[in-house]
Amino acid sequence: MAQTNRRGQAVAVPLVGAGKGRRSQAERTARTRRRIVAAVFECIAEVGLARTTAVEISRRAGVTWGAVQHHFGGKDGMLIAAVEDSFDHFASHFDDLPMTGVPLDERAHRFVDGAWAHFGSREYRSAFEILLEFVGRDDLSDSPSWRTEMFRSWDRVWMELFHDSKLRRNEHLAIEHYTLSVLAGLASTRMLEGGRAQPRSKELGFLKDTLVRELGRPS
Amino acid sequence: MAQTNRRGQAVAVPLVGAGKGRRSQAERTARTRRRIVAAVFECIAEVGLARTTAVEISRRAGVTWGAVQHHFGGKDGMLIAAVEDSFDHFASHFDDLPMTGVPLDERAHRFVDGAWAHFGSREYRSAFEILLEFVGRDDLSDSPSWRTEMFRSWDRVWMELFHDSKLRRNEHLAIEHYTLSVLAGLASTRMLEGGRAQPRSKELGFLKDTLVRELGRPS
DNA sequence: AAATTTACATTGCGCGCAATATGTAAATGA
DNA sequence: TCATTTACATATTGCGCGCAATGTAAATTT
Repeated sequence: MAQTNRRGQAVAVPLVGAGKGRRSQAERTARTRRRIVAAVFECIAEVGLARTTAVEISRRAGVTWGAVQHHFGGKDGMLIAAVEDSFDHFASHFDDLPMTGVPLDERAHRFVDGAWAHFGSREYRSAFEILLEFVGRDDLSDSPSWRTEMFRSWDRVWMELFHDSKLRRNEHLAIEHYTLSVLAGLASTRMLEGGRAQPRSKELGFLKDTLVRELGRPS
Repeated sequence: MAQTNRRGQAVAVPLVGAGKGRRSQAERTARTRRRIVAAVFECIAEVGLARTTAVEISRRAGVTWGAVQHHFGGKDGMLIAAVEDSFDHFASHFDDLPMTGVPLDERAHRFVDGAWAHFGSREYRSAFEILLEFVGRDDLSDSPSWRTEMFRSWDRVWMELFHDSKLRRNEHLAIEHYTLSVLAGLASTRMLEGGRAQPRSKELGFLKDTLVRELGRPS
């Protein structure tokens, strides 16, 4: 009845298609939760977190606010669920890519492209805005912090690809953090462009160059 | 009575110190406006834009909301003033640096360091959050867009330093945009770290390498 | 020195927001 | 099949927010 996500937490799972007839509780739950989370991503990407209000979510998800309360407890719970979902969204870009035996520069290329597919998405944009608002909150447990969790989810993929690096620990961490920061930066300038977003292929090229050079360094 | 800022707009100017006695109107105006804008930066950096409320600003600035209304018309006007002030804040890091006759790599180093002094600041953090909220607004004129203005203020400094580049126009623009995006990215990951922010010297080093290499390219 | 304008402080108001409480039909379990 | 739980919808409330209106003591102008 329940599967686990990438972090071992229980998540609801849809049992069958989206037919109109009789539905199981698990189906209904999974479907509505997905619709709500999708509405969060859509809404934040379009109008920002500040205007992501209860009625707006209800409209876009096609449910009432009562449904959100039932499944997530309230607005905060809903946003947290969206953040966690965005973590899975990132990892999903690397699920089907076999990376064993692939040369370093090719791995670097694939990582940057795959990661950009995430950082350029509504999912990351939403997670970023949500986490940014959460850091300024004094209520709310946040232990360990969500940004730690986010970095973990990045680091899992990263390590799977580049664990064979000869760099010293802190240098390895620096280039990793640099790479992720660059992607986050390209995403952040993109956010400010509103609708018409420019392509980023040249910039991603610069990043790939640095990545290949630094990872291939003999320390 | 009035000077102009870097963009040719009239701004109030303090006439004399912050003594307690008799004050001119221009003094009072300049002082209060500065206090309010400073409160905006402080508040957003500490608790985020969402919790940057009228009463919070009043508290931190030591004035009432009526003062804000008088000087900026309302909340939006206040935030816009803060954004414009942040543009000047960026340029101020390069005012006293003579760059004529300085070799390219040294100029690159100075630009990255000076720019990071801005991107890592509360001022940029605040401007970013404000602009991010403004892109999702349908009211509000925004012509030409504030992000265009922001890029202009960056570009002015950039061009002053690197106008002698041999790169083609679009390649030059790409490396410029990359540089600014990296700085914005380092800033954005820093925002999520809350209080305890890590140093970024290694990452800035990677950026400097790329910058020197690409600008020195014979096209 | 009188008139006017400026630079605020004070008060009150309306609105949108999220939470609470409650109702109900469908699904599940005994 | 009947009791119970689940998955929502609906109605109501309270609260914090920014704004508008007004008051007032300074500073400036005449």
